[in-house]
Amino acid sequence: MRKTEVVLPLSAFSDLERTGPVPIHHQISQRLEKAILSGEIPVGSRLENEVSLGTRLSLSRPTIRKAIQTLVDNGLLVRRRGVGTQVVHGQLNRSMELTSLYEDLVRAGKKPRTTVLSLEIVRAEKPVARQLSISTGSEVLKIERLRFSNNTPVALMTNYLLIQFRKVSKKELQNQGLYQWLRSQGVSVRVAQQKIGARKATKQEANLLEVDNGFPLLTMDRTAFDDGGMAIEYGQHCYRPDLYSFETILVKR
Amino acid sequence: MRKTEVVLPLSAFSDLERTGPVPIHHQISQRLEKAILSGEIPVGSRLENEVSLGTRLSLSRPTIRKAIQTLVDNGLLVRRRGVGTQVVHGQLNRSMELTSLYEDLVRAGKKPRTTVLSLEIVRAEKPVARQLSISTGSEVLKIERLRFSNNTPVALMTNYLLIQFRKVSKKELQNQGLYQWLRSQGVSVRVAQQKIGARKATKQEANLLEVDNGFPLLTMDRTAFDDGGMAIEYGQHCYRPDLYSFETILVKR
DNA sequence: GAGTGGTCTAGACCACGCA
DNA sequence: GCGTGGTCTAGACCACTCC
Repeated sequence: MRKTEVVLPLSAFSDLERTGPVPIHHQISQRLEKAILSGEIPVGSRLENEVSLGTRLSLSRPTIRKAIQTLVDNGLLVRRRGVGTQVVHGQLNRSMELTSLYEDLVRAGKKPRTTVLSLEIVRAEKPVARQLSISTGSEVLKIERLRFSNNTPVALMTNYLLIQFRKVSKKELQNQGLYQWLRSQGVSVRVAQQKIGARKATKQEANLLEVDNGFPLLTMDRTAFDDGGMAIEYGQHCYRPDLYSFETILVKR
Repeated sequence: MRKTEVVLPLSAFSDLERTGPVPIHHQISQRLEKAILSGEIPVGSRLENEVSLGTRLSLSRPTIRKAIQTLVDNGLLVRRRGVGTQVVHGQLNRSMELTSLYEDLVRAGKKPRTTVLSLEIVRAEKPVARQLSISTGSEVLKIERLRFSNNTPVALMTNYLLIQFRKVSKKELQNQGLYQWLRSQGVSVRVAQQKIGARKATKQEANLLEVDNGFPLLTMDRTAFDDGGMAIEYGQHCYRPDLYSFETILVKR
């Protein structure tokens, strides 16, 4: 039995801006995503083929292709040569992307709150120095924060920043995520390397996170690089596994 | 100070097959990746621009672009408009991709060994049924395996497969990864959804993994979907965090 | 054989960063 | 102003799947 093909009405694309600053392929993929998430193109159904959609919208095939490819990369669609494009998921989960916990919580409708435990300039120990590609003993900014979601502690975060960012204040760190602040300083993080593991909570960690001593913690270490490939920040985070986990959609290339 | 531009000699691309089954963009990106991993194009240096490389190789710009884009997606390169393309990493880490632990271990030069603890047909409990999109109480194949790396237990894996895969044997599961076997059956997993967390080991888990009772475990639950978007397999895995962790490179789109 | 996505060409104009 | 990547066009041929 052949899967049903769903052809979106042209009205779904009525307000495309062909000369604006937003790329057309992005506008297309947004509209397709909306139609998938809303169920207008149900899970399991086939999408109109590239050429036909391009003709209907008076757009070239590569433009349509790029729009569809974005959704394939996000795990919503699967394409098969000779068969067509099908919807495989009706909902998205983006939490493994390059975002911060703060933004994750806001998106999930939670009320994040941050307490800055300490903010000081220290000399980098060997592991920190290696992650940031600086000499051992160089000055770095060390930040310790405790993050709450709806007044329950979720994560304990230790971050090391290059000394050039020493001007950050406790207040700024309490009202936004670290990456948000970096962006406001004109630094855009494009690539990061991260490692997810688990270990027992130390006594101090257990106290701060309000769990028993020896409770298992989910850990994430991350080194962030800026546009120029320079290491900007190294963070060691621990999360309460009963309150937080990492979810992702994996797509085979 | 302007970053150094490294222009690869044409000899690096001498053996391109323009008519073979391997896409040209893939051949190009492989050769660029090799040059980066070997240090021929060092971290921090700039890559030759797209147009120039295309002219030198007598290839169109979109082809070159696609080759470079692959490496950007893998976190090796960063592109900036008006500036150029730079190398940000000299080594790759792919372990968060859609591969199995078995293949990970083989790639890392370890000697994986698998013991099949049980292989039986059971009726799906509610959570399993929901993950596989089948009715509660339907028959599914339940597999419990213990995986060793160099004779040390690393992971305890429980997997549920659709009943149509009941013909798998213990022997087959001992000599290859589950995904490898599925592929040999003509099933290609294209999309998966996974969740990484942590919890305490139960007494039984602790015994099998040779750790203390209550030891923290790293957990990963994964649902895999085939080409057609059908749920094929649901797995609940736990790993010894002292022996295994998940490493990834994240790239901002 | 018909229809689909995968690849490739040979151009074009634009936005942006830098000198 | 110049060089870079970002986008877009209008075609073409091929490989694969299904009927």
